[in-house]
Amino acid sequence: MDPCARRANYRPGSLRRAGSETHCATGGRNRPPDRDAFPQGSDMTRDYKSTVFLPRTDFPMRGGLPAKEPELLKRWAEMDLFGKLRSGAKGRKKFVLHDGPPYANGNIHIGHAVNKILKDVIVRFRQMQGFDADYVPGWDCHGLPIEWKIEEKYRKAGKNKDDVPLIQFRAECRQFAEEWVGIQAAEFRRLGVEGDWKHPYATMTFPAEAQIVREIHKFAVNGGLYKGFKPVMWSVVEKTALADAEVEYHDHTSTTVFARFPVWGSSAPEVDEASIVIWTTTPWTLPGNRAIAYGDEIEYATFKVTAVAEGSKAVVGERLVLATALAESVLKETGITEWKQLHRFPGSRLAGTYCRHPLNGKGYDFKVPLLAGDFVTTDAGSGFVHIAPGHGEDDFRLGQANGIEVPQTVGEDGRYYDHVPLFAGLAVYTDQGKSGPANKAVLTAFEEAGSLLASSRIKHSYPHSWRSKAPLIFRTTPQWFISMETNDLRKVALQAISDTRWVPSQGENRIRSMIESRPDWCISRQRAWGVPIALFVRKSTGQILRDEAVFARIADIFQQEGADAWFARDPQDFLGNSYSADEFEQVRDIVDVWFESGSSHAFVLEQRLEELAWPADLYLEGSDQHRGWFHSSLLESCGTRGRAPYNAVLTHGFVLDEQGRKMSKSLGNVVAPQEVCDQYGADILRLWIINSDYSEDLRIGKEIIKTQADLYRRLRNTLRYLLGALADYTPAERIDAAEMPELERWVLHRLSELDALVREKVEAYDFHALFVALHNFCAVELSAFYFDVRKDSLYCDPVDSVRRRSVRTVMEHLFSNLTAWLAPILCFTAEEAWLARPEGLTEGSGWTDESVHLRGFPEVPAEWRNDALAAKWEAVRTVRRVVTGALELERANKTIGSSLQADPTVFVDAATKALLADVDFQDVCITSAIEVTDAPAPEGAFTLPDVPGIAVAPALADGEKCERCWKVLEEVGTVHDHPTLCIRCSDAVA
RNA sequence: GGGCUAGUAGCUCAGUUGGUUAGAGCGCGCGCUUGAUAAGCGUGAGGUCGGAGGUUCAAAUCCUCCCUGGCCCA
Repeated sequence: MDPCARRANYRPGSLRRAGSETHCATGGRNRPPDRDAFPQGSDMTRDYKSTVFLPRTDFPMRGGLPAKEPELLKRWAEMDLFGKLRSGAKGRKKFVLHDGPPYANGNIHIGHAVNKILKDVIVRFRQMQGFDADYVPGWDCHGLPIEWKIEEKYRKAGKNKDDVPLIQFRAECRQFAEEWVGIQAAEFRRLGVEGDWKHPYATMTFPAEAQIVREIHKFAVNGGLYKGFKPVMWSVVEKTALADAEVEYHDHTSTTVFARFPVWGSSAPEVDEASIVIWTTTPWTLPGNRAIAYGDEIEYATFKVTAVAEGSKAVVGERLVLATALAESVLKETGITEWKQLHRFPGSRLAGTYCRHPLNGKGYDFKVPLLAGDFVTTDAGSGFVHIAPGHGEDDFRLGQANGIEVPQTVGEDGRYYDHVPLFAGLAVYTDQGKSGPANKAVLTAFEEAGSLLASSRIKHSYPHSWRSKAPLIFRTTPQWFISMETNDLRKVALQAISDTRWVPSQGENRIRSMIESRPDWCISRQRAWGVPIALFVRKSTGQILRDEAVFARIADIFQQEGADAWFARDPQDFLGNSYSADEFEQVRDIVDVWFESGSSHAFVLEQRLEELAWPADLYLEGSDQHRGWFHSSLLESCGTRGRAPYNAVLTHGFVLDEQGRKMSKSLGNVVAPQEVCDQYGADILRLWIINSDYSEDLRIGKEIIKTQADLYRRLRNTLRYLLGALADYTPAERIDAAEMPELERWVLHRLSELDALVREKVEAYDFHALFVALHNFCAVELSAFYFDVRKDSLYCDPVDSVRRRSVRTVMEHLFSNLTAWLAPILCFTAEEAWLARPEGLTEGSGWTDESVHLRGFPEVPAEWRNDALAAKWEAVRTVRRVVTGALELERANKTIGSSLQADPTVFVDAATKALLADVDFQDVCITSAIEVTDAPAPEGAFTLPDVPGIAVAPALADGEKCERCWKVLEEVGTVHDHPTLCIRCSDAVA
């Protein structure tokens, strides 16, 4: 039939976009779409609005999260949610995420929030997935920063740390840490992080301290622990080593020296009878010289001195070796006025060359080899670096690499040891931090030996103590190490890396390259606040006392009294009756805090096997922890247990500002989690993390937070609409999936697909993809399509109609699944929605619990999946797109306002017509009527470029507007009792 | 300087082994609705895929160099 035949009100103007007018153009009556056709609340008619089933709910549109969240936290505390989670999950398969301990000082920052929220989301997902996912938060309590804080307090009071008894000092550190543990715990909980807050772990508890010592003892027993040497920054004034962070750089005037080291033997004839010229700003290190470094790539030359200025210490005729880039300035500085360049050669020619120490014959009777050093530059000096393995980082490493002994020349008081020839007892720096006589004495000795070429002074940046402001020196000190080779620790650790799942996978490379190349682990610190390396060393032999009974006694006492006992008790208490304390040195160093936290698997997981498990399923920290906690835990566990303490490691990036810059006070771009919570709510913060790609660095700032708040509103409104639609819902309304309309079954199909996706993405820890899928589902498929289409049924169908009951049943499923899927992420909002549900909702489903968090993911029946139906509705929605596109033109023309005013004709092929045959397509398109035909489309009908073969010709619907459902239908007016209603609505209000 | 890593619309992110006109959601503009209303629907405009070379019939994708960031080292 001619589709235009019934189009009395067809309007040609509406086809302008499609081109020329059609043969329908002149047809029929032309009623303008005026407001009169849609009377607004006319007092002539009965008010039917009260008979429409509009959404009703107490769940507010706006969350008011900053106020609401604390209420929910209180509720969870009062109902002992965590206790119920645990008891409910008893006997299930465990999932253990072992917490990496934050340091207990200062308020939490945004990075802590990312870390803890991510952990919380994972634990909650695993719990709802059916695991027993316990989570024990922990704290790192010992260490330098806390010591500083306490020292600072003393300094303000005009006191010195050393004036305070050690035990008292430690007690104050303990109290300080305790305070911050409490504050941080409150801050973490405010973020919604659920866990065993009543029984957290801390590295400073007595049992932890005892176990840490047991772990140290394991390395002592298996031989991995040894005493070695290491260069450290040393303050003569405080008689202590300083950590890098305690070092300040200030200008300092040093004595500089150019000195000759005569070549003693070489395979390079270029340096025959020549002297290597070194330059140093620390002449006092020359007695400790054992080598000279050159640069392989640097060009050197031998110069013959032919004339010198008056007073120069250079000698006419002598030969000097210098880097060519520096030669001119060195020759000038040393008063050489004329010279001749003899040979040029690369540094690599010098391999195998060795010199005589300038003080040879005076107690310094050894060869000084020339070694290639990649740290040598031609920025200053002579191009040769004098190497004193006891007095520099580079020097030490180069010495180690070449098997050169580390001479001990300077003691902790800054004076040369008695065994140092010529200079014994002379001070480098005095205990007041002033320069001592050492430099001058060395200078003089070198001059007398004919080695001194020139001397001067230089003002340069030099390390000083942050405390006394005195200049520092490098000196090697005895330290305790764990060998990477003993017991094949390196090999075992590398194997453990291979056996671990790294998320993202690049993390594996990162940690592997570190383990491959790292030196032995120095675990000793000359500090006060920590666990002592509780060992006795036999004075006569220097050997560690390895006695299980002594070790057990130490650990037992620590278990009861804490590690303080090591400093408080008589050493004999630990040694017992078998040994005399006089014969042993008690080691008073404390252990590296990384060793402590690296042992947390032992004092947390292993000690609490009832609730937890060893190894952990997952460790999760920032990617910097490849060198930190992941690293130390790996080494500790591999050294004592032969494998990693984790099966998987997940890392996240760092938080940057909106421009991708680091956050800093000076830039003023710091975002505090507390502020976000107070302004927007923790759920917004949680959503931000989940919506970022946390495997990379994440960004935050005003605009980004606002975006998250917008995304949140969509989800919240979706839940709100569901709740409103489900008002007064009872299980008696439920309809079996099989009896539902196709559209409802399509929604169930989508739920089954999402269910599979959620499970897959949780497994991959890919929450961003999961969230995007959920959000798009809510926005695109539910709000913009399903809800919009089914509004009519929901509002206007008779309550007992199968269709309306089907809609409400599907909405119940939607609510049940969405609240469960969102609960791990939006833990507050999901709970709020769950508590706002109508009584009876999800009754009989097994989820009538008092908290959404006590639920699991609902089982999605396999029958819900229907790929054929999904394909069909994909096609239906494509046709719908063309229809809504056509209606939009009508709207632009002011032909229609509401789509219910339209009655378009859709021109499709036969296959599509068949597809749509059993679809109530006017409902799907939200029009009052629609015509689908396989007749050829009239020229100028509306089409979409990406949807070939489908065209739409618009028209207005005939009839009157039903006062209740607002559809325009010809039947309106035919029901006697309700002259302004359509037949359906008449039935509904009857 | 070394190791790892990133740069795609205003924002957050997709983009399989190179293959049509680079996508999504949000935001923004415009329109509609006024029965999800400090909501909802529709629609439109936004991109030199960090830059420059190169390989190829074809590059966001592969190669080289450079720029700008991040983490860890030196």
